[in-house]
Amino acid sequence: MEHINYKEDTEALARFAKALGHPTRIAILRYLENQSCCFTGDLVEVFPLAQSTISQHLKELKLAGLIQGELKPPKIKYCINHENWETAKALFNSFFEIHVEDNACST
Amino acid sequence: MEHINYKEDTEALARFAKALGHPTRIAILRYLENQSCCFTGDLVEVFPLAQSTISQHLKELKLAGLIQGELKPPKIKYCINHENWETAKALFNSFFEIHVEDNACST
DNA sequence: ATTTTACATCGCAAATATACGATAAGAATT
DNA sequence: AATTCTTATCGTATATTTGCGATGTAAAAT
Repeated sequence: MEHINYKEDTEALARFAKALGHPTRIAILRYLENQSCCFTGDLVEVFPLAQSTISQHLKELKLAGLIQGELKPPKIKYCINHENWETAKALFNSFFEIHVEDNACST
Repeated sequence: MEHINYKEDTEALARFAKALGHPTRIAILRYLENQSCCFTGDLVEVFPLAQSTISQHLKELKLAGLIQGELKPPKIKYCINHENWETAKALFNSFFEIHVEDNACST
């Protein structure tokens, strides 16, 4: 409830991870990946989920900054937000870079 | 509620991401990182959270396979599970590897 | 045998997430 | 102006998450 103040990097990484923490959202991003970049609401035909549910997942991905929507009336073209994508990538990369010098465990 | 059947990679990535989707858990892992490998329950002194709360976060990290506990009575030594860590790292790496050939958007 | 130490687990409350159908909203078409 | 198409949002139900204090547990120390 209260807010512990973590470093901004930590919070940012957790936010990205949270957005990626649902298989449907991973699948949506992979789909966007395959479509090279763009896409329309045919996600609804690809996934066995209600349109409102898909829309909600897209909203979360957008909120996390991983995708962006561009109005192409009457449709909306969703693309990966490459700037934030790179940010996320870098955060995960450096997070997973662990330098374990041997097994220096204090037994 | 029902289970859409995603590819195992997708589910695995989402599981890891979900476990990383809380700043406290990121911070715990970073702490483990800094301690080279091992650690005891002094997390409770580091974080302004109840012991039961810390224990719960550790449980989730353990469930996700990111850490492991070794009994060193009367304490428990937690370490990063390097095997699964590498698995997660590889999953995130390949996920973020996007090859966008130009901006081949179908406008 | 009792006490202490170090964690885990239980039970609870509040908040958040997930999914759906129904409805709203915006622009284009008729 | 009414209809259609595409997407967002609302309201709701259920499930999961997060946090806490209290209690349980297992081994070590007294």
